[in-house]
Amino acid sequence: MDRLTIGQMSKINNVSEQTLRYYDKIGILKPIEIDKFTGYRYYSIKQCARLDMIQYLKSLGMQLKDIEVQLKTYDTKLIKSFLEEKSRSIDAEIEALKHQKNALQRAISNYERYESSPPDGTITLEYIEKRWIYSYKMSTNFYDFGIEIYEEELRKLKEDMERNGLRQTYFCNTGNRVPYEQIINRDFISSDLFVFVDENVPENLISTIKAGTYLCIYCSRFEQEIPYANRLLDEISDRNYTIAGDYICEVITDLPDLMNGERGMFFKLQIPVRIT
Amino acid sequence: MDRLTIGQMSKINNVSEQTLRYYDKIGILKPIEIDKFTGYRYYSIKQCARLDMIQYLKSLGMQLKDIEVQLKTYDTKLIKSFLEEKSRSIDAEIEALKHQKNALQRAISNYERYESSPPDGTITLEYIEKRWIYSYKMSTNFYDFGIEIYEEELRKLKEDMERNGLRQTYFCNTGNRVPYEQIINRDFISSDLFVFVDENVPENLISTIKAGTYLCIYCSRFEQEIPYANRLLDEISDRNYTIAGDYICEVITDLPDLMNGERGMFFKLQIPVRIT
DNA sequence: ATAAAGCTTATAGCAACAATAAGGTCAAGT
DNA sequence: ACTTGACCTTATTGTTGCTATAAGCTTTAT
Repeated sequence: MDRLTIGQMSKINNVSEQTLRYYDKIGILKPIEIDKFTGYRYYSIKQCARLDMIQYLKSLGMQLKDIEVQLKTYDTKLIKSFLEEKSRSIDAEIEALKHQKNALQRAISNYERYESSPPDGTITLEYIEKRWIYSYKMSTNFYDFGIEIYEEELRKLKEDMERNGLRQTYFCNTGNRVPYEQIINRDFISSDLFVFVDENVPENLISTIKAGTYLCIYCSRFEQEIPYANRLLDEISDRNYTIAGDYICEVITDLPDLMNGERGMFFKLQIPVRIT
Repeated sequence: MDRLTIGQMSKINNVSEQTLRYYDKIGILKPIEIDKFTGYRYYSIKQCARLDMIQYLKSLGMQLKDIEVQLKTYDTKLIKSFLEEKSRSIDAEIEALKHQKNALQRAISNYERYESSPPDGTITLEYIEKRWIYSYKMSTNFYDFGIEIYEEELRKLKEDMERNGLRQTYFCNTGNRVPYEQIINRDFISSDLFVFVDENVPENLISTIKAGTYLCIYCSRFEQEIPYANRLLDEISDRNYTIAGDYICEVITDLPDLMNGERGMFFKLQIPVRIT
């Protein structure tokens, strides 16, 4: 029982034979004997100690090649610093995962919001809570041009976000604004492009949009934004409301919404109003 | 500006050219045009939308081939279930990382304990807190045999642990016991082999070792356990102490401690005593 | 005309194995 | 002695999402 075949060794240690062959190949655990004629590997039961150590260090997150170095040098200083470093990097990983989880939740709720949105053309009066945005000043007024310019400006926003370390995951919920001074004259001049964010973003990077009552219209095509926005303004006059702030065009994207390779968009156009 | 080269496309989207070529190759984002003669790829700026979606889904943890399916089918049911599943798996990952962090901390403290242990042969009187162990009844008394049998029993313990879902990471701090009834007669018959665990292990799997005052001796070689244990028993008589419970042989492993390919062991032999 | 920048394909590498194929060896039973 | 089935061997490919390199062609600017 002192000479174990690879199959026996694999069974008593709960590793696959492939793994043992792999360990042999990379030199991290070589059998005590290899039959010259048959090539059969034979292990000693004492080698389980080394395998234990490999598995132990592996379970602590060490890579095989680092384990090899470790088992060669027995440099305990090295391993301790590795462990401490690893402990820190795990904290970072946990943080990252929490962010990802957050992003997933936002994606799901965004999706549900899309699903439960009223049909194209619906006008609603809604109270909307305070929102946070990360905003980028536009260099060109895309209303004067087409979707290409809009895409270009989006690129710039995205790049800007990346520079400031903001996650891609916010990019599914964008919007743009036309300031109060312009919208009251039906002058469509977009001042900035933004993404809606949450409280995980550093305060100095974000600004807010005040809570309030908004008259909204839902719109499912890019080209129809302006006609729909005009309907919204007409409705405001008809109802004798007054405009109370900037016009907002919010994009609510269905997750994989691409039609003919283009961005498929669903908009919620919003104007804050005062009801007298 | 409607036809972008791969370099331009890569710059405005902050991805490498290689990545774009790779996406082309796997069919997830194909350029609108490829020059038949030069093979140059040309993209439309509208394709940024698709790239955004790829990056967005990727950032949510989706794999490229799943993204491809998604972008082909637009099956929103599928994506929602994916997101929910993913959200759960992230919880599991976070849990696993927390365990790993815990294991690292234990590894570090175990290492420090090893480093600060007194030299071989030292006898100490120590108060030791309550401890938790996961124990495995031995089928053979390894004291009658050698290290091979000990290794075999260790394999069984390990397998048993694995069956019960216990982490490898506890395996660096093992021990065995000789019951009170035997040790008072200097009968070395080991009843069980165990690993020291912490409070993260389900209660039904573990047992405890009572807190108490122990006379201990430190020992650095496997073959010397019994002579050293006898010295400990002699010392107990000399000091007029009485034995108050089971004899414990605890293994304190230095992390990468393997000498000549064998397990290098450092023992702390312990007998609980009553001082009259 | 020439150089620099930009593009192409093709190949290898990463990490830690798992899966497969095609074939040789061992132990037990008849 | 022979067969069967379990067990072993090497070699190759695949996994994931790219990055890096080499060798060579194209475009753009001077």
